[in-house]
Amino acid sequence: MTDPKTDPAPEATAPAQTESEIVASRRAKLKRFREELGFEPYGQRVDGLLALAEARGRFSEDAHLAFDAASKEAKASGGVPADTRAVVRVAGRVVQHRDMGKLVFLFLRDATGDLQVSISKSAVAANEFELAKHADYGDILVAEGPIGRTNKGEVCVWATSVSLGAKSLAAPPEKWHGLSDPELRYRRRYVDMYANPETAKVFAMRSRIISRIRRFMDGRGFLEVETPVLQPIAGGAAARPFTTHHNALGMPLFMRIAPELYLKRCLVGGLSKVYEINRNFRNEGIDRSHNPEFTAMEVYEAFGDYGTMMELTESLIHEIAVSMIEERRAAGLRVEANGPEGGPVLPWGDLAINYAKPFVRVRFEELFRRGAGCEMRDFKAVRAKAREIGLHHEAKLDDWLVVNEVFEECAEPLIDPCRPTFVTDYPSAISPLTRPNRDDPALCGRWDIFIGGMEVGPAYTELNDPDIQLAKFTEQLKGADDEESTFRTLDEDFVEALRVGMPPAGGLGIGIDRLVMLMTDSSSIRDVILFPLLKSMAPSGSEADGGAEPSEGGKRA
RNA sequence: GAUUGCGUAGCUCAGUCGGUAGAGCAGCGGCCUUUUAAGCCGUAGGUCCUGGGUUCGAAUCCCAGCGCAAUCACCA
Repeated sequence: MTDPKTDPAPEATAPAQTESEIVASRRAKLKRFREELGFEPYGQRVDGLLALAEARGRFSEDAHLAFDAASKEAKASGGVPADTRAVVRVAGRVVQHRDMGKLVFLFLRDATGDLQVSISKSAVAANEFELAKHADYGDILVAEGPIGRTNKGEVCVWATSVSLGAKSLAAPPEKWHGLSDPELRYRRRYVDMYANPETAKVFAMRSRIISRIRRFMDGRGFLEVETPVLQPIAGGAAARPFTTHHNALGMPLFMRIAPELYLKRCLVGGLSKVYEINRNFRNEGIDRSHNPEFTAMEVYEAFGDYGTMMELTESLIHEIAVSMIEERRAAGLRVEANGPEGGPVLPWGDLAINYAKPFVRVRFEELFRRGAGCEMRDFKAVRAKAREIGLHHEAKLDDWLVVNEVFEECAEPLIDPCRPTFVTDYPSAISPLTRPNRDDPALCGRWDIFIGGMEVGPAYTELNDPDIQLAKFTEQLKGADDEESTFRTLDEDFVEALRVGMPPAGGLGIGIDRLVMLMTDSSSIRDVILFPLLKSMAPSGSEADGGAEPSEGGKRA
């Protein structure tokens, strides 16, 4: 359906039966702007532009009133009024257009906001007035003039010149409701971003959150590094990878599911404090908190442990949350600066999440006891509980996997979604990359942080014993089913790196998209990812059964 | 992958019991020098998601498919 618009139509303005009449009339207008009015519809560099919010900031009540008075006097005496109003040059997309005859009001919009431009026939050249009169919703205009006010009090640029930055050929969205169909908003994000200013605000906030994270990490002496996205072995997490292929090398490759094993190699090499803000790719289902590609931050600190990472995470998230007080006020989102215990309260959907320090800490074992009503090491009781809650495949699972399932079912719901919570000291058996505790090897140095019912990230006291690591990898591979074994391979080079010697370390992973969801009150991960993955639209003319699938796929039963 | 809901003009949405396809905005042609979703007069615009079926007759009922959303499953 968008095909006609994306086609690079030749300037011949072909009949284009499929093109809507709105597009056709805009094309005709483009021709007129160019040929009759002398404007180049795809314009030129413009220097000295002010952002619309900045231009609005130049408005002076005193200058406006003085000019107003001087104008009246000048009208009486026939002189020229003194004008001390600031002159601004601005550009933006037309989002409102009101033609009053010899006076045109229009609103321009940029990422900083909207600003009215008023164009009087008497104040601009004839071709410029025609341009303003016939400008379409979506066109990008440049205007210059003193900044003042209208009789109704609207701050505006009283244009002395108008020109065209770009002609929009596409049919615009509804000017009052904007784009509200979620599918259209995701597929045509470039429209969503200008039609719904909240969307652009969320992504501006996302950008600043990530900047702040970098500043925080850099300030603590961490080095940002970049490790491979294309990996011969996809390791570091339990997830299905995307597969790809290098032609010249004739080599199968995987898109990374985690940077972990490479970042640890950095520790081996002597970079003692590293982080990477990384895109990961996981070939799994899609829902409100999962996109096939997502952004995480992984952090490793030599001679730290999971406690080091807990302090870092708590400080980081608290600092970001505090910075959101102003951000959210500016964006018109709900926020409470001083909630209970002094923490900023950032509502997320129905939840009022309080980021006061310290965050809640609870041991896995304790939470398990409260949720399941039995000791997690009493496997008979745990299995009984598993059957009670309807875990049918319980008999096929190892003891600790049953513990994990019962925990997720019975204990995780006890976590207060309105308080960031560290669940600490997970069982070793379900944490293959984590060092078992000295005094209690059944447990290990791992925590997960939960906020708003979402798992935002784990941290570990990293395993650096090559022999134990090799044993754990090997055991994990034994459990792999047919499908898994096609992509799960033992990363021998990583084990070799551990043999060279990796310092003890704390490691951390934080889901950046989820953090941004919480900070910006977004209910879906798709609202914080600019261009989320959607299924391709079927080509409009194609037959439903087709049959001509790509040769490898298409076994559809 | 499963279940449920939705899909009508460029956009936002009505459409009753199965009986000629509707509105607002946007568009086009007019009028208007202070508008705030401007207003007034006139006008044009449809693969009712796609394909089958039932019926004298389908946007409406049935089946299949496609897309989106929510919930669940897998994962972070």
